[in-house]
Amino acid sequence: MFRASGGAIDQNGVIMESLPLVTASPAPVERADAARNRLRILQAAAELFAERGVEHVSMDDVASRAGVGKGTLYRRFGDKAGLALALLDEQDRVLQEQMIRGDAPLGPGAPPRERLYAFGEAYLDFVARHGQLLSMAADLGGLNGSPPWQLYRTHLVVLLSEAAPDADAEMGAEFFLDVLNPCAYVRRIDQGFSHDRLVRGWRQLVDGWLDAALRGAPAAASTS
Amino acid sequence: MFRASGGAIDQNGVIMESLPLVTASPAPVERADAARNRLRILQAAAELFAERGVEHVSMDDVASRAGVGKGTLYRRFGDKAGLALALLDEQDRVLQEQMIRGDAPLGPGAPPRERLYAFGEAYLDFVARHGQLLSMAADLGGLNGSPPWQLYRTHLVVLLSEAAPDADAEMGAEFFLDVLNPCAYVRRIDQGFSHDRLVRGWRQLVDGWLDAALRGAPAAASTS
DNA sequence: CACCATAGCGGACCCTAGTCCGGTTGCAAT
DNA sequence: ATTGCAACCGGACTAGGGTCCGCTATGGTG
Repeated sequence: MFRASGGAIDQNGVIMESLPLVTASPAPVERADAARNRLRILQAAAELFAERGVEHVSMDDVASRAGVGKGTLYRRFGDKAGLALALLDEQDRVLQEQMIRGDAPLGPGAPPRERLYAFGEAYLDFVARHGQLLSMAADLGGLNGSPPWQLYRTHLVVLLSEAAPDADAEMGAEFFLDVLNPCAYVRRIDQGFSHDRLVRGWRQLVDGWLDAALRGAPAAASTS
Repeated sequence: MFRASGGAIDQNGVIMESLPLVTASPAPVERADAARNRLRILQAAAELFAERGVEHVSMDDVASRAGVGKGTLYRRFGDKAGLALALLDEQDRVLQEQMIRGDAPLGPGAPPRERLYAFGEAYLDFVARHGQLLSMAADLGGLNGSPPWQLYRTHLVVLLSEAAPDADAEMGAEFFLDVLNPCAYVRRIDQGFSHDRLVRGWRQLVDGWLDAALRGAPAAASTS
């Protein structure tokens, strides 16, 4: 289920190895006991979350099932959100890979508008599959600003800039990520919105924003 | 600073009196001691929040400053978010009043698009003034679904339906409220976005969504 | 192989949100 | 005024997230 990530490892075990990594720091090799414990923790957490649902698992539970002290847990993962994000790391990488090097329209090659559609759909699927974990991380304030989140944000900024060079792409990305927020997704599903309806909403949002940007932005941007 | 609300009182002291109120329940008059304590609590909370900032005030602090047990606090306000919302109650009513009966373009009389612009600006101003309280309430999960929030949501649904009868107004309202979320506002301000920039973003979002809805919706709606 | 510096460990501890329940107080009807 | 009852009060208690710091195991070094 979980494999030790092969490359360089940062605090939370996220990303890193995909970058050139020419850092000056002398490759902080992970000690053997640390690695063992990390695996045990991830395993324990995955089991417990699967058994009782994310809501009903405390950090103490995870620590004791992993046979590890609480301090260890927090040393390796920072906080509960960090643990959740670490559990999603693999899946996150898959999505990132598809975005960056995968096939069009999610990957490069398609026009920006198509890639935006595809990104939203892929992300909403991702949220649909991992809603519990993601919305817990978001609730705890650990999602926004996390490395994967920053990558998604950058991706959106790039696509929006391509599609509408004169628009405020950063703000567009912010708004779009608000709308894709896992908590909001879960809330809406509970409220009776269908996944498809949310996807349609996303496409319409993208369409609207892009058209408004293409039409209105040149004038607005020149005045700012 | 705080006045006792004159009319009927619901659990959190929110809204109510603006409705016709033909309820069958025999007007649950508030007991004198209860009213006294409620005022003392609100006063104490307002003082403490002003002194140290919302983040650094615990419910125990509020209770002890108010000279009241913790149980009383929770009985009257439900939870910390409820307390925050109660503190904003007056301000909330003002905004609601302006939306419903105030001058155009925020109030009735202006075309829906203008009212949407105005609503966003008014709400963002509101958030700018009460960001701490609001984002705490939002963090705690007590904002979405609260009576004021529902009213704002309904307002948006109505305006969106008027402006684009065939579009998915409910979803639009959901998305728009995500974007106006106080936590997001505060985060962006901290990140260097100016208030004006956010307002411009809002207008562009509204423009885009409405145009996309007017253009694309009739076809899309007939197929759904 | 013996030693040492240090990353890593673990569980006692703190803080705060939220619950519970026995005692108290206000209100209305007699 | 008295009494019954319900709402109300308050503070002890629980639970869970997160911190701290003395101890230990690890892996490099002489």
